[in-house]
Amino acid sequence: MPRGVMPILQALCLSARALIMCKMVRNKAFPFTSIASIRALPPTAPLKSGLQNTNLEDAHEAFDRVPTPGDVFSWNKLLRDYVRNRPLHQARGLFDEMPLKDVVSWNTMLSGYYRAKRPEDVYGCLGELGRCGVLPNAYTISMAISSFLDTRFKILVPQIHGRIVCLGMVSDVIVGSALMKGYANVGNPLALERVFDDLSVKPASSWNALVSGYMEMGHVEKAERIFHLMPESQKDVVSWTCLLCGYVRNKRIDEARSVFDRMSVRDVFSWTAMMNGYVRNEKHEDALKLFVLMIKSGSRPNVFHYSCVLSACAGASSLVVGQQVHSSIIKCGIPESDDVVVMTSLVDMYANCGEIDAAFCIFANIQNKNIASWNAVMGGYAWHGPGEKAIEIFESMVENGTKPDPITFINLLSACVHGGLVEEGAKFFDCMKTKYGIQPEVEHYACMVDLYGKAGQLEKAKKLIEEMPMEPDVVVWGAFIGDCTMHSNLEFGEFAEKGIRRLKEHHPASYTMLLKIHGENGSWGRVLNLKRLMRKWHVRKQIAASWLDTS
DNA sequence: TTAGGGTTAG
Repeated sequence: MPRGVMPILQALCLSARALIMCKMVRNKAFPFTSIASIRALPPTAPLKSGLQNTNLEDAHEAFDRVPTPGDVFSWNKLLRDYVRNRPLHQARGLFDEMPLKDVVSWNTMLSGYYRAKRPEDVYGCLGELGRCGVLPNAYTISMAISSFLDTRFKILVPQIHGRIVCLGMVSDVIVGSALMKGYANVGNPLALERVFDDLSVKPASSWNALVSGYMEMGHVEKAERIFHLMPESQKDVVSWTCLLCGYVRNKRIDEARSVFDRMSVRDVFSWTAMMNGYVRNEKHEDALKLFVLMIKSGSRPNVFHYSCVLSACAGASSLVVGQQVHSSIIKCGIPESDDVVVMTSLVDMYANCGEIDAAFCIFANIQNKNIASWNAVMGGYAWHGPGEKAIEIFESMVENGTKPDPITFINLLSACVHGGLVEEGAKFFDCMKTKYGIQPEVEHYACMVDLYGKAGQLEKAKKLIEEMPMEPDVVVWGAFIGDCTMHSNLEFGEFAEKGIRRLKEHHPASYTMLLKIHGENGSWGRVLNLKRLMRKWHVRKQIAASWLDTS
């Protein structure tokens, strides 16, 4: 831990109440301390389907004045309140029953699907809108493109662009920014610049979208040139933060810090972006130092800062600082029980620091658990055991009505690996496809290879590698060679060696294990050959390290 | 009345 961080945090954070709360967590003095108690809780999300609670009478009860059938303005306001405050199927029920709809009504419904991250429904809604003869406006286009980013619908970006041309909206600033994001997302720099050129007015937001777009595509130097071309009078704190985030995204953390230091004005966004940059680049101590600097500068931390700094504590396995931050959260009166992200960060921090019981206590007290919260505690049990408990948590999650995602299965399979639960792991690997429709990614295959390999079923692990629908990566081969080494199996080790040599990434651990397996079998010629290759590829054996303090 | 250039968790 860097000098200076601890005393400042202590001075800032410690209070009797906060310490008592921390002790309560560690001593499991919270009301829910068992999986059974979690099971007794009502589901976090309503599981009702259909529109049984949604009709106009219900809507009328909730508001003083019933809109007249022709008052579309009031109907839209009612719909907005439904979208923001009620389950989405109820909003949809109201939308379907509205006597009159205009483009704002459609956009409000679309915004609900957009916020709920339901691109399929946005897509469906767009089709309906078109069939009803409603002309989309800039907000419609903006929400449609934003919903499709990072999804399989992003291939529609050029088609939406075509529609924008036909609608005569190419010079619209809102449309242009959305379209630039879309083209950056599909990796088309020529189209990105074309959209920018088509804008009749170029406010700071458009310049920023261009800089961010190039950064997203990894064209850092081009983004820098555009930033310098941007009129100085238009550059604001957002522009600088865009540049900073771009460097972070491209793992150029020193340049990000240089931008941060040159900023004449910093706001909560820029502080968070810089802290997050350090966390993403595994410079956890720097993130903690920056957190302290921010507090010294007079800024009050918010939930974004706390979740960031907790990630830093988790990454550095700094339990004591994590507890100090937890105390600070309690002392500062952040409504942590309402903030699922901060609560989940706390779960992750305690789990990463080995305090799995404390992690479970925090988890159990999250009122609005989401998939990330479940995954955080499941991941804790996956690493710290017992593996069976991770499976119990999974079963509770499913009973609770929360749908698993790919990360859930990485945690579950990891739990099976560490617990030696081969049959259970194979069952989960199968049901993630058949029951939950989640296609296994390379990380899932790596877990399965390790599961079979650790259990000595190297033939099965080899077969799985051969059947993978994608190229095995360094993690898959690393797991396999590790298991071959564990079982001193030269035959499968040679199979792994061929795979490792084909990789573009030469990880030192893989080579260390290859050396070990050949050394154990007395193949000294192979050992020398490997050492020559390591020199050629500048692969150096990793320096051994330990968390144990032997001083 | 719709969203909106930049920030958080697994």
